Amino acid sequence: MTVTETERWLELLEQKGSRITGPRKAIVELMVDADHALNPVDVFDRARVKYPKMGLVTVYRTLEVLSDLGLVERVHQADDCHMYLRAAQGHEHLLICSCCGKAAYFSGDDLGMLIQRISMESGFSIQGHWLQLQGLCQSCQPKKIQTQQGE
Amino acid sequence: MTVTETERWLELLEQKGSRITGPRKAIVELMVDADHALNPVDVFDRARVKYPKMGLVTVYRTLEVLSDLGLVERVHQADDCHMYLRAAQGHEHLLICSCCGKAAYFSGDDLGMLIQRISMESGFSIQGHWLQLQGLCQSCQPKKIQTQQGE
DNA sequence: CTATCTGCAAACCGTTTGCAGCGTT
DNA sequence: AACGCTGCAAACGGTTTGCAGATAG
Repeated sequence: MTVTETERWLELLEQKGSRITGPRKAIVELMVDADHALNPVDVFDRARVKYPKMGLVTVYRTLEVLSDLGLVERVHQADDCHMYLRAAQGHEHLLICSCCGKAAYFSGDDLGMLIQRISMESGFSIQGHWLQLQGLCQSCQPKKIQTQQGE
Repeated sequence: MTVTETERWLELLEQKGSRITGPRKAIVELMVDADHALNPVDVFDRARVKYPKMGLVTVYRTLEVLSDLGLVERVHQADDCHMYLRAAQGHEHLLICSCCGKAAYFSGDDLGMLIQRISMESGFSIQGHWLQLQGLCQSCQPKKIQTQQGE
């Protein structure tokens, strides 16, 4: 599954006329599998394990390419909006741990009626919506109970 | 209503032990009334009309104070997460124009069931949710139809 | 009168750009 | 062989900090 998904990303990259290089392969492999939102430096550190010559600039440039292809997207949190994650597919929404950034997508919201109502009341033409749940993942719950929600 | 709300903000500021100064009054007055998300420079430019000696640094510091008091909050958009707006009250959610930043709060979502389900399925303890609709406000719709969604 | 706030200038730091050399195709 | 990609170093720009003087209470 993961191997196939990596392949798919690399093929898309190729189709778009980009070259498949060592640094890009390393970044794609890690982003395909990431279950936490990662900032550019996180990506840099992880990618360097596989590809020691990696430069931070290449991380920025590769994330931009992947983002243009819709494979990766920026994750927004109250304090940090510079993290990246595999993009949502279709109607998925994000559930993210406010402590460690662990993330999972879910689906099943039904906002159709709400959106229609707000559209009528406001006169806006609605293009999209963002729904995101934030909480504490199972491994962060004990930590946070001990420390009363902060360090 | 607006005058009263301005008073309320200033009183809260005072209660917290802060001083009411010219620059702060100017910023509070403008943020209470703002119907568009504003970045620090926008705030600076608008506040300078009322208070010409205003410095940008004071804008940053005042927005932080207001944000700590929960009176103002950061607005997140795909491209720009550094805009501020009067904070949501209670269960309000944001509707924002992706073209001009015009913003309005609405209420009426019922996410309780969804949140409960996701909570069970994921094991996360859910602390909060973000729901935001993005679209084109009435005055931006004509512009964007002409230009096919962008320049 | 004192503590806080202000504006200026400088420091900071994450991100972007310019460029010469390298690697993919 | 040609063109895109890479890493380095330098530039950039928004935000934060240090500080001396101004000002609210």
